[in-house]
Amino acid sequence: MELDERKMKILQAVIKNYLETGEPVGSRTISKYTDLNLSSATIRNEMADLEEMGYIVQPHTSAGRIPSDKGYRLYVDTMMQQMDTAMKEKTREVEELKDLLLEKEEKMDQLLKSVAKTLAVNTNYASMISSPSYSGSRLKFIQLSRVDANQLIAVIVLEGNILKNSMLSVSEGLDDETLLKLNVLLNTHLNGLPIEEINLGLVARLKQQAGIHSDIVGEVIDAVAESIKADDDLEIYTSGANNIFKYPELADQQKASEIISTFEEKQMLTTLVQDTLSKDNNTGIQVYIGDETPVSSMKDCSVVTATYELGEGMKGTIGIIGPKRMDYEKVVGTLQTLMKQLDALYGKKS
Amino acid sequence: MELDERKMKILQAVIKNYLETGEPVGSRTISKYTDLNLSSATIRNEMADLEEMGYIVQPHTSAGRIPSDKGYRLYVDTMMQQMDTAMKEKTREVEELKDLLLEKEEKMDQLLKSVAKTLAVNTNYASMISSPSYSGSRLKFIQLSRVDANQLIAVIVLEGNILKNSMLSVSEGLDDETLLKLNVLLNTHLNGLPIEEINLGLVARLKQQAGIHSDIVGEVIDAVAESIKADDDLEIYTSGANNIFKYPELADQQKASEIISTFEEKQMLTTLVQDTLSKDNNTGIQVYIGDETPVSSMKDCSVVTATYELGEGMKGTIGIIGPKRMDYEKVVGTLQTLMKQLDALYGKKS
DNA sequence: TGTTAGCACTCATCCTGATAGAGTGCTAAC
DNA sequence: GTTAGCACTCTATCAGGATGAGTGCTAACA
Repeated sequence: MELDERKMKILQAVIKNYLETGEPVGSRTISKYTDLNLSSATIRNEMADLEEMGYIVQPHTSAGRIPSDKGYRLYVDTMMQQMDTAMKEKTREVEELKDLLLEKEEKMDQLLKSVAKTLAVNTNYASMISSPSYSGSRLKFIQLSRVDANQLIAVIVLEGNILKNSMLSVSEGLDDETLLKLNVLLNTHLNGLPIEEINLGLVARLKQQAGIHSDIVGEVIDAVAESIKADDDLEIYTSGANNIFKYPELADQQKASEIISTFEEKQMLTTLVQDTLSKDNNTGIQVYIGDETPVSSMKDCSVVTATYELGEGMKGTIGIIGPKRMDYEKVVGTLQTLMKQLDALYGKKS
Repeated sequence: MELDERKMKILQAVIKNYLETGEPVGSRTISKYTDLNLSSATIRNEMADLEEMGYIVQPHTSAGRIPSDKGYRLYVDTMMQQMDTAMKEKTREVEELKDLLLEKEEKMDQLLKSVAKTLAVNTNYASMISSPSYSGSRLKFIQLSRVDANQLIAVIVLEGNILKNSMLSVSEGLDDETLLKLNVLLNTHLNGLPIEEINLGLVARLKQQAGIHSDIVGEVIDAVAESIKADDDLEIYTSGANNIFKYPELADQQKASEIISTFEEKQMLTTLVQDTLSKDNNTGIQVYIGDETPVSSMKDCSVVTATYELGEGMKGTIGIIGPKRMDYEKVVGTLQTLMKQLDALYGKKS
């Protein structure tokens, strides 16, 4: 069967109406849309076809139709195309985001939290945002200091002034001279290197150069390398989880409980981040509808994610989670604007 | 009217039964309790009295009784007394907590997260835990290093190896010598001091001693003092928020939504932490029933909090949030055991 | 051949009234 | 002081009926 223009128009009308009301939409409702002057009977025939093609479904025999995942997918795809070509400038609604970002808050986590919150409040959906991953970022500065007889701290600064530090326990004391030597060694060899290039081979070479005290020094170098690599500190901030209660189709105990605990655990959300980063398409925006999402507990939701980039290689993910009947247009628009502003502020080279 | 022993027994029976079932309990149910051989009619009379005294209430005319907040309060108070005297050794149930703690995980936040989670899973209630506040903790080590021409980082180590660091932007470059001098100055004057003693007077004295470069040096000292004081990093970890769905009286949308968002925001929970710390009684355990809680969104819940102490002055708060009909005995017992184990591990002086 | 009007049919929702059952309060008897 | 008994109240539950939204099908129409 052919999906001709008229069927397309009817499908659009069904979806649009359903997005607004959340109720199954019937043939009479559609026939009252002015721009296609057709009786409800004709619409009914077309709708039967659309159902056969899998774009809409009937919750029960005598109810109207609601869009299926396939229907949403078609709708979103065409919408994204239109937005691509006409690249809307819907900046107004997210003005406050701009203000927020302009403050350039010193604390990254504060900033991310407020972005998440603003998004949640603005859209009335749940939101999440991951801290940027440092992969690709370069080492800028490293310093070991002694705290105790047997304890050192390593302070590591990455490009973009990301601070990491960690406590190292060493089995044997180090004298000042060795410590100084180690600092020089580490800085001369590691500075400017992207962190993923700090691998076993390099560490081995370093150890060799360190000379005499190779056992204790090796221990320290290992620990430093370890703490540089440790990327388990992918923080995820969430906000507005309780917004899901605004949508009856998600608000029943079973579903709400699942979604809430996914939000609280955060563990599961990392798969979403990873998936988004791996699939980075040209627009940077990704829409998951229902079962398409990699997080199974969100199979009744739609998720819109975007990749942001601060400086070079520091990528993170923003996500909006809502019901399948979310206002895709607004959400995608909001995210696009946000991306643009982040880029403007943190100067992405492009 | 007198609250004699029989009334007391009946009240206990009502509460115990209600804790188990969550349903209003009637006179016949109580009369079947073996140890007081009374007919339902007698119980009814007594229950009428108890209602008049405010310990129990009737949801509607022909329903059984449920405990009022006042009733719960009496119950909890007598329970706490008994536990105090007989100090139960219910260690078994929390064995895994012990294992968990014994690993002495290097990362504080990881530890706190897993404690919260274990508590939530064990009790089937929601749990929260605050990171210890450093007030009273002493400064152990401080170091300034130059990263850029105009940027320094300050690494601050507190007793208990708490690390803090912050980026300082200075308007004017500092030469190595000045930096070294500053480091020496800061360490000699600040080490060993409890952080709340680092006040304006002390800072002024430091600045004076710093001599010539007093403007730029003063700037640095101010920034360092600021970042030491900054105690806005009271982290709160939560777990098991979705457990509230297990209790019908909390699971309706209105209430669930409120509680969930309180958990997500975390802001509100700090009042709970503060209140607990301020009211520290001798047992260290605090029970808030219904309206007694300082967090208004939890007026339909009960909250049990405990203060833990790692080393000296590093106090934090653990909280269990559940329905009013929570199993107080188990919760209090679990918290007590946990406290004991934390004390044993982190050697509280007492 | 595509479109429309009409009609019978289905199904969820809402309201109603009846019933059962849990539990109480009161009274009178023990 | 305790208990048995009874009338009463109130909720929860269920069935039945009405309602209305919406469909699919058929026959007529352009």
